[in-house]
Amino acid sequence: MNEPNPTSVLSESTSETQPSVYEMIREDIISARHEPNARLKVADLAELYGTSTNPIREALQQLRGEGFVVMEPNRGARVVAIDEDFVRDIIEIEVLIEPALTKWFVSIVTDADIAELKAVQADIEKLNFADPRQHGELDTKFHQLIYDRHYNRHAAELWWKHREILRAISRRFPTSLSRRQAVLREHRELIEAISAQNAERAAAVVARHVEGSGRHIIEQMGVARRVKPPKNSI
Amino acid sequence: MNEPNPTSVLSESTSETQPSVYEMIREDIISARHEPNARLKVADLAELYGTSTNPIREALQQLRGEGFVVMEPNRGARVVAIDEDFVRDIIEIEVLIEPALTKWFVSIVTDADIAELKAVQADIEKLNFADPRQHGELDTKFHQLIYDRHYNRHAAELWWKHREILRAISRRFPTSLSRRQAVLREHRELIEAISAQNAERAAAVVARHVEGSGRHIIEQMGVARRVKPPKNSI
DNA sequence: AATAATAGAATAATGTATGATCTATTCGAT
DNA sequence: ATCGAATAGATCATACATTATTCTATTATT
Repeated sequence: MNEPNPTSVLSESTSETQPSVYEMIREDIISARHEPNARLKVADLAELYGTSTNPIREALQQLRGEGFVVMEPNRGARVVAIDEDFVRDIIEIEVLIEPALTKWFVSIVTDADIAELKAVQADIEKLNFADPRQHGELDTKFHQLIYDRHYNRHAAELWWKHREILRAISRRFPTSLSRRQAVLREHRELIEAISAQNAERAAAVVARHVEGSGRHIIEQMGVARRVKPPKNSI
Repeated sequence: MNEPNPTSVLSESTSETQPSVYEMIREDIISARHEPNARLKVADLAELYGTSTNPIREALQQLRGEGFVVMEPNRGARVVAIDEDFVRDIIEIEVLIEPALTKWFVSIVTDADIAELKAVQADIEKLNFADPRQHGELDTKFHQLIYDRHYNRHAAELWWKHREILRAISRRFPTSLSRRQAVLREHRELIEAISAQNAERAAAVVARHVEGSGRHIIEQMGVARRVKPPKNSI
């Protein structure tokens, strides 16, 4: 019961054992401790994480399979370059998937679920973006309530993977005031649509929510890029 | 120019170098030479592919990241169990993604593209399902013409990954006569809609096409399961 | 002299080999 | 049926060989 389940990316939080090398590297990529485009040298990582090179290489291969690192033959691994195109791509996929997941949620939602959604939303509003990191966690929790129980594990895991990437990026940028307002408003609209059993409207709200989030991230990336030129050029 | 590009799954066919261990294991999983649910013991595979255990383990980790194998801590790797739920899950995702990809294709399609589509379709009709393997290749080529140039590489690669899995499964089952007719009809409808620049209709046809394909596979799986009971039970 | 070509060293990826340790499962004895 | 030893196999550490890439210094050419 206390075993980690490295196959499923979703159920990490319940683990009690110390994180595996894979989890640590992954976390360090997501939180940008390994910067985008940075080379990941096996020897360095082995020393950094206090293991031999063997587990490092395996972790990197797994991360490559998941799309977090890219590898070139005989030239090793790099953290995937997360640029505007990258974000646009996964947002476009999410705009398709999340509304579909939401529709199904509407069809099975209970009073308890809605109460929980409202509780998380209350936390979000109380926090009011004071701590970006904590906001990110609450926001993730909010949407996870909707997606996590879906029968389509593939879709749910895809969402989760994309979510973590986006969360990692967002953490590096400020959230504009207008975007903050939109987030709160859309969450409220979503709860309302779900309560009203209006699947179509809920789906539409989610689509707008995801799209807005993506647009905001891409805009922030553009701003940042214009301010400081890239230091990780090829 | 003649380097393989193991990061991108799409561009394998151009490679001249001998396939990597990863590619071989992957191919053997997809073509069911490694049966679903089969244990993948590192030592056995090392002998089978004529390498040491190290590359094997790395290949397995990558395949795990891509979802082709599942791993349990201290219990090694298994070929992912491809059951009806699995197929349903990825079909549901494809029903969302493929119409979206198709819509964009309609917006950029040229006469040459349509001619190529018609040529492949002619080959398909001429073959008339005589050789399942060859039909699978032609059918893949047909859809690849539509998806492969899409700017959203994430979505295209997701399609390709799903495609290969489905192709591998299909190869194991016969295609019913009614399904054959539907495939030909839907392809023709699709070409027509694309020629007419009718993105919505093209998208609708594709959605129907994918859904029908999924339903057919799932039905065939059910038939097969009822005939011979599973020999790889846990 | 300036530039291009080349050789060689340094760096690092990739592959092999082997032993140690840990875990899960099997099998036998109680 | 339960316990404990035996076994299989995964996991990890280590060392080393091989190969590809990158950088530098030397040589060659114009």
